[in-house]
Amino acid sequence: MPTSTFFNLPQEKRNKLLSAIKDEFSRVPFDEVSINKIVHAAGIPRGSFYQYFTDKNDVLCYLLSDFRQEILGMARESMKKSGGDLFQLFSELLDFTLAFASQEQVNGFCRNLFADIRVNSSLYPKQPGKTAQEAAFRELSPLIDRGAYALQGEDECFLLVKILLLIYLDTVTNIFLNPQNASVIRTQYDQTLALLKRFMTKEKE
Amino acid sequence: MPTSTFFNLPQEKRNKLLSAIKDEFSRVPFDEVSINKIVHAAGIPRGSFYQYFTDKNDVLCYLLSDFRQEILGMARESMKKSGGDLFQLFSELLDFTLAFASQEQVNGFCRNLFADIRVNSSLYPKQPGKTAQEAAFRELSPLIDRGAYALQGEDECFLLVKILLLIYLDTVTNIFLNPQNASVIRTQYDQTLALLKRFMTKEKE
DNA sequence: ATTGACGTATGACAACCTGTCATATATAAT
DNA sequence: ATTATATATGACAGGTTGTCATACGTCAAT
Repeated sequence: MPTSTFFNLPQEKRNKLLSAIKDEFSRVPFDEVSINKIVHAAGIPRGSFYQYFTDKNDVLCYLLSDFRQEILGMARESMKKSGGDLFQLFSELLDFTLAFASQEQVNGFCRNLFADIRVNSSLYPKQPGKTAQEAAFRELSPLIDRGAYALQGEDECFLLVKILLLIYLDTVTNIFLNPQNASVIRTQYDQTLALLKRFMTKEKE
Repeated sequence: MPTSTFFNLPQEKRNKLLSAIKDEFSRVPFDEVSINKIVHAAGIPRGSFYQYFTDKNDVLCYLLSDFRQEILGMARESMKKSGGDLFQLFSELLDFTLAFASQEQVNGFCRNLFADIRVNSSLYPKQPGKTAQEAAFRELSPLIDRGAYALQGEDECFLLVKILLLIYLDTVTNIFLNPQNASVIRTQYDQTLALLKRFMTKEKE
C-alpha cells in the first residue's frame, strides 16, 4: 500500500500521478510497466515515486484494492435484492465486471492484467478453442466412465472437468504459497472433491 | 518454443544450458529471471541465447510443456486403473503434483512460478487465513440464503463460494484474452452456473 | 581446390531500466 | 529563531535487454 505521504499529496498532484499510472498500466502488461515513464508523464522526479510507493507491485495492489471495493459493494446490493441467491449473484457479477471493465481507461488495464496472469503461467496457450483445458479434456474424455455421473451430455462433462481443473490449480498454487498450511489446504481440497462427488455421482440403481 | 538450432545443439552444451536455465528459474520468480545470469552460468555468449529462444517467455513455455506431458501421462494411468473415475483422478493428481514438485530443483521453480501468478494478480494477499476468498466470504456469508442449498454446514457453503469464485475469475480472464469469443465464453459460464445450481439447490418441499 | 551458400556463433553496442542516497528544502512546533 | 520532522530531488551505480555486423565452419557443386 502507498505511504501516508502519498495520501497527503495535494489533490492535483496526486491525480496527475494516478492518471499517469493508469495510463502506463493500460499501455503494457505489468512486467513491462516502466516507473520511468510514469514519473516522466506525471512530471515528478524519480525519487518522489519511491517516497509514495515501494515498488511496482505496491502500485498494482493499490489499483486492485479499489476494484475489489467496487465488486464487494455490488455483491452486497445483489444479495439484498435477490434474498441471498448465490447463483444470481455470480451471474450478475460477470455482467458488472464486464461493464466496469469496458470503461475506456480500465479496459486496457484489465486486458494487460489478465494477459499477464495467463502468459506468465503459460498454461493457457492463446489459440482460441485450443486452450490447455480443452486439450486436456480431449485427451481424457474417452477414458471417463460416462455412466457414473449425473451429467447431461458431453458438454456438461467438459464443464465438470473444467471445474475440477480450476480447483486443482488453485490448490496447488495455494500450497506452494503457504507450504506451512499444506495439510489444511489439502483437507479442503479433499472436501471439495467429496462435495462435488456427492452431488454429481449418479445413484446406483 | 525453442528453435531447431537449440535441438541440434550437442547434448553436453544443451544440458549445460538447460541446467543453467532451471537454476535461474528456481532462484527467482519469473519476472526477475535474468538471461544474463543464465548465459553466464552456461558459459555461452549472449547472442547464442537469442539463437535458441526468442525470449524469457519462450523458455518458460518449453519448461512447462515438459511438465504438462508428465501430468497427462499420469492422468491416463490413473484413469485406466480406476475405470474412469474423475474424482479419483483429481485426488491422485494433487499427490502426484506435490511429489513431482518436491524434487530438489523443481521445487524452487514451482514455488517461483506460482508465487508469480499470485503476486502479479495481487488478488491474493499473502497472509494465511486471510485470503481474498476468505475475506469475500466473510462479507457475503451473512447474506446468503442458507435454506436454499443442499449443503451441510458453514464449511460446505464456503467451499461452494470458493468454487464459484474460481469459475468467475477464470471466465473473466478468458474473456479479456479472447474478446472475440466473449459470447461463447459467457454462455459456458451461464451453463456452468446452471449445472451447479441444478445439483446444489434444495428441492422445494 | 575454390567458390559460394547456409546455418551458426559471437560480443560490443545503444537504449533502457531500477532502487538508493546524500543533499536540499519546506513545514510545524517549541 | 531554532530545532525537528516530513518531503523533495536528481545524479549515480549497477543492472537489464535485444540487435546486428561480423566471423566462423561445414558441406556441395563446380
